[in-house]
Amino acid sequence: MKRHGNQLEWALHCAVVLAGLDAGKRLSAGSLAELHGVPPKYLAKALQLLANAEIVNSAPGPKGGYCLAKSADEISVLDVVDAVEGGEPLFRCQEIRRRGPCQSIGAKHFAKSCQIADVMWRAEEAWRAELARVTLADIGQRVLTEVSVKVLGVVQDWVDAQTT
Amino acid sequence: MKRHGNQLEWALHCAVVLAGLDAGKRLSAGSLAELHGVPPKYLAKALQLLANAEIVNSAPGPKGGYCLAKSADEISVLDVVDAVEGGEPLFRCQEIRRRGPCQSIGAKHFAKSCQIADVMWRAEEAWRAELARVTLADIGQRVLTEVSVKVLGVVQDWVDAQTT
DNA sequence: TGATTGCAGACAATAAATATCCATAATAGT
DNA sequence: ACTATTATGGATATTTATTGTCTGCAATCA
Repeated sequence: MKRHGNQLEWALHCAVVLAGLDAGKRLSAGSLAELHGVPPKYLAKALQLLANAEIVNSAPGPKGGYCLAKSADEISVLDVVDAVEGGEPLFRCQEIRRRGPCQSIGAKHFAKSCQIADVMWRAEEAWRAELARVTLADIGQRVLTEVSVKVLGVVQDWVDAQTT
Repeated sequence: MKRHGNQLEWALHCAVVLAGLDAGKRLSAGSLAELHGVPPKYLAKALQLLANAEIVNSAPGPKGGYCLAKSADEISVLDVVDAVEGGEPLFRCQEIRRRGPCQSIGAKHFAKSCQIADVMWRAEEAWRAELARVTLADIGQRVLTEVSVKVLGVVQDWVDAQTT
């Protein structure tokens, strides 16, 4: 089974930060990396994935950087997950049911998908459905109500200093 | 994010095969490996995980091998997944929210878990709930009704030959 | 023009999954 | 008692995936 790598966590945090950014402002990959304490060049790779998926908009040059490509309530967590993880399934069926003594049996006898893969994929659909129902706007809302004003203030001030 | 690897698929298939085994019979790691066309020594590692989790019962010696440790309707797919994957979460929160400009802020300001991790973990719970609701008996039932009699017969004959 | 930034590809380092090997112990049959 | 079979656990090797860096290039702004 495949587990989520760090790039996904970073991308999600970046997306939420960008969702809270004032209209017209941008944050560079370097700033986002510093904010989260992660390697800048590598984070840039994750941000590129988000840009390719048209989740964020990028601009080169001084005053360049990233902002959301659409409204925060139009971007689900699943969108970000699929962008970073490439939309690959958690469980990959290798059809091992057809090997061994069964490998001489014609393919037509295996028309239906493997019952085990079915179960894993149904569970994966439930997972995706949960991720699809939550938007960046939802998370931003929760952050505003749940995070201490102290932390909120420090981050806001730091972001303001970055975007001048 | 982490994806499900081969050991899990192999373990699930082995568990379902063992669920369909006649009472009192066993299959060795070597037989199960041959049936699924996978490396015997490595499959043995996966079977050991199932044995340690008390999902299967093992016996050494000639006529030894594996059988289910309890009734097939008492073993969920989640049981097998957790046994093989060690119960580790798909998404691991590294608390990157506390880094950068926030690292000087006291831990008490971060009492609640990260909102992003919350979303990922809720989705993971939905995934686990789906896996928990399906038992090996359920899969065995579906296999009997969905798989062609041809395949069913070949496998049955092959297993009979192994268990003598 | 020079500084800043994103982009894409190549490359290197590290971690994880995959796979094998060995020594040991238990069991069944002879 | 002896042999063949099988599971166990640890050590180790191999392969693959992830993580991370570097370079050259294009776009933007002052």
